[in-house]
Amino acid sequence: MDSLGLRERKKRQTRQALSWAALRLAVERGLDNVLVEDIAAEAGVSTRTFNNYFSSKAEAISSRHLDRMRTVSDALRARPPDEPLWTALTHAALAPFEDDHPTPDADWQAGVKLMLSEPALVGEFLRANALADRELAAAIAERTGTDPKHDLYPRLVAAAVGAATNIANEHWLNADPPVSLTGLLRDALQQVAAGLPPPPST
Amino acid sequence: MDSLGLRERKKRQTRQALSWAALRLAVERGLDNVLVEDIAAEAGVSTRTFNNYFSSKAEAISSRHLDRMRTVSDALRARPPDEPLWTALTHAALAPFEDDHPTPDADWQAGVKLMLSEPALVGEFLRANALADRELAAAIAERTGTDPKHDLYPRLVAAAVGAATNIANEHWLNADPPVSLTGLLRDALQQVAAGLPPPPST
DNA sequence: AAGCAAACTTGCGCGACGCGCAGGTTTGTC
DNA sequence: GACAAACCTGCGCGTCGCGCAAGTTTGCTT
Repeated sequence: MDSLGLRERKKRQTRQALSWAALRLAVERGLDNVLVEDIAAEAGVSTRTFNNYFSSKAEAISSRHLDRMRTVSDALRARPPDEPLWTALTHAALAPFEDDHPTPDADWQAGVKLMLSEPALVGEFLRANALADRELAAAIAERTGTDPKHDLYPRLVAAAVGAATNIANEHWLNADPPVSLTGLLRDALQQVAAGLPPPPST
Repeated sequence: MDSLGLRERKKRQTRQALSWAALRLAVERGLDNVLVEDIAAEAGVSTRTFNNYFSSKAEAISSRHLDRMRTVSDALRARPPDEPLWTALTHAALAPFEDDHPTPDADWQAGVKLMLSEPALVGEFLRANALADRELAAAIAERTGTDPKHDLYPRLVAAAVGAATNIANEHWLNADPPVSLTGLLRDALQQVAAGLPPPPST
C-alpha cells in the first residue's frame, strides 16, 4: 500500500526534518546565529548530507514555503471543471490558508515573516514563489486549453494570482488593526479580475 | 553645475565599472569561471572594495538590470497627468526597451538571459524586480492618489505591470520565429487591463 | 591656501560555506 | 542470499563575506 519504498520515504523524512529544523532555529535565534552544522545536528545527519539536500540555508528554509504554495495548483485541479475560472482560482488561492495542513499556520507565517525581513532570504523566497507560479501556470493552461509555450495568458494569470497572494499576505502581516487575510485576498483577486480599474472603489 | 561632487561621481563610476565588469565577464566565460578578484581587477580596485559596493557577484550583475527597471517609474512620472492610467503605464513599461540608454540593449538582454539561466543569479534577478515593483507602486500611488500602506491597489497594479514585462520578455527570448517584444508587452498589458478573461481571444 | 574632519579604499585574517572525491553502509531486486 | 544501485559520511580545498585598523582622498572652513 505504500506508494513509495522505504528509501524514498526516508529521503522525504530527512528533507522535512532538515527544512523544519532550519526554519525553527532561524526563527528563534536569528539566521546569523544558526550554522549549517546546527541544522544538520538537529536532524541527525552530517553537514555534508545537508548539502546533498539543500545547497544553502536559505533554500532549506524556503522549502517549506514552496511546499505550501504548491498546494494552490493542486487545489485548482481539484475544482470542478465547469466552474468559472476565476471562481476556481479564488478557491484555489485560499487553499494555503486553510488549516488542514501538517505545518501549523502560525509557524508558516513566522517563516514568511522571517524571509521577508532577512535580506539573505528574500531571494530564495522569491525563487519559491516564481517556481510556484510556473506550476500554477501549467495547471491553468490545462484547464483553459492554452499552451504556456505559445500563449502569454496562463503565465499572466498565474503571476497575477501569485502577486495577489503575496501582496495580501504582506499587507496582512503589517496591518495594525488586524484584518481578515482571506478577505484581503478575495478583494485583491476581485480587483485583478476586474482589470484593476483606477481608482479603487474605496 | 555638477549636481554631485567629485566624491559621489567617482563612487558611481566605480560602481558602474564593477557591475559592468561583472556582467561582461560572466556572460563571456560563465559565472563559475569568474572570481570576485577578476571583477575587481577589471575595475581597478581591490577585492575588498568590491565588497563595499556589492555583497555578492550576483548583486553586482543584477545591479544593471535594476537600473533599467527603475526607468519605468521615472517614465510614468513623466507622462501627462491627465492621461488615462493604463495608457500611461503602457508607455512607461516600454521605456526600458527604447534605445536611448547608455547600455546597449543587446548587452542588457544578454545579462537577462544569463540571469535566467544561471540558478545562482535567479534569486538576485527576482530581488531586483521586486524592488523595482515597489518603486513603481509608489509612483502609481502618487498618480492615483492612493496609499500603498492602506490600499492593495497600487501594489497590485505595479506587480501586474512587472509580471507582464517579465513574461513578455521571457517569451520573446524563447520565441523561435522571432516576434516583436513591444508587441508582446502591449498585448500582455492589454490582457491584464481587461481582467484576464478566459480564454484568450486567440 | 592650508589644514582638519569625514568618507572612502585597502590589506589582513577568520569563520563559514559549497562541493568534489573516495570509501563505507543501507535499500531494493532477482 | 547475494549483487547492484543509491545514499551517507569524513576529509579537504577554493571561495566568499565581512570586521578591523591602518592609509589615502575629498570637501569644507577660516
